[in-house]
Amino acid sequence: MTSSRGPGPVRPRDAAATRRALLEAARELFATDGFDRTTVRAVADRAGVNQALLFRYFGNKEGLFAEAVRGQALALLDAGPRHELLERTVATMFDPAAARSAGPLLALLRGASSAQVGEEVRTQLAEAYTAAFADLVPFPDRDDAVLRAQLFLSWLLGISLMPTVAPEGRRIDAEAAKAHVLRAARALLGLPPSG
Amino acid sequence: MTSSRGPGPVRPRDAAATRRALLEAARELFATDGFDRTTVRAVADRAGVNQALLFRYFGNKEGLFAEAVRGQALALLDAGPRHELLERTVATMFDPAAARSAGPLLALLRGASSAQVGEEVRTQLAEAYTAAFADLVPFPDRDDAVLRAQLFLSWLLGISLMPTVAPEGRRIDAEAAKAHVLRAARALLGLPPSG
DNA sequence: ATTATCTATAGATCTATAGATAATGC
DNA sequence: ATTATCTATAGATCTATAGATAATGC
Repeated sequence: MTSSRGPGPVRPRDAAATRRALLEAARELFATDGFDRTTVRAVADRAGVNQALLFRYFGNKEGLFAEAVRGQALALLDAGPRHELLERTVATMFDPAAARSAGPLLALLRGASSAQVGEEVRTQLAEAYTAAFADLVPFPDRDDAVLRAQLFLSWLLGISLMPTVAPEGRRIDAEAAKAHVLRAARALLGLPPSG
Repeated sequence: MTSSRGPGPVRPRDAAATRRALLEAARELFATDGFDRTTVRAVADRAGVNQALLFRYFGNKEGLFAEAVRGQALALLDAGPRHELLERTVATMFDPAAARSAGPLLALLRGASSAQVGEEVRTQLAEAYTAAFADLVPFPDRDDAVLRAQLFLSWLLGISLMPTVAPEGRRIDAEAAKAHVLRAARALLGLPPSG
């Protein structure tokens, strides 16, 4: 039995730490459960604080989502050289250990998967990632490059929901999956087969 | 002003017709909005009947989902020769006119995108589609073929959610998108580039 | 005194149920 | 009499707010 504090308010940590804890908990839950199925109470519980604080610091649930995603969502883009962006992205999608860096992207995709949640942030991030992948396409037609990039993003979204499609029993071979996705993605984006 | 019937029950159509209307409305709404954001009231309204009937005929919301999807969900598999399944599927994903036949598949994917909804139906259908696509892979390793098929299914799921990822303004060139997806999917499944 | 936290609860949905009502079938 | 439908409402969540409480800072 750990030190169970009695009822009534306590004030152990500062506001900044609580904010960070809420944002991290939000990223994790939004990424795995999506926006709709993530309750503010679940986020607060995971962060170890009362649910009312969430509204004090972020206004409402969408505000929390926006801020949770905005912070680290672009991290993946500049986590290494751009010409390795494709490999980096695919790797993080299948590597549970890298879930921390991919978290925001997953949260974006999962969270936004339900309708018009976080319109502003979503549009902003989707365009940033779309542009980054479109830049990899070695053909001059920009509209076509953007289309290819959007199709790839849609695949990332689908992969993030893969537990839905994959039967429970079968465990996914991450290495084989990465290789398959990478190969097909290169075909999609018009890149040559090899690295 | 059309003939607005007053309050109190009427009994114009038979139970079978009402069931069909509810199922069709459910397929449409589940496919576009997903399971969580589709309310039973919205389904009943679209079907033109009272919301209580939905529970009378299907027990609960999950029962409605299961039955709505089960009916036509496998239609796509046998809508033509199996060696054209890939083209057929990709075509229906982008053709709004063919949304009726793709509806159940979309409903499955969209609806099930949220956690453990309709476990039984979802597993059943996901396995049927996975097996069908795995059969297209021309290599002997069955586990690998299933993995490729699952990855393709995950892409279909992502494509069904594409409005989330694609900026509003840009209209999607369906023909170009179909060509890109088809080409990449063939690479994914290990099929030769041409038809 | 300030402020980070908690308590308590309002208000809005949404699923689901119990039971009443009116049309058809005999 | 049967049955397809509607009315009314219970019960469960879930978001959000108002205001009380206790710890820190001066």
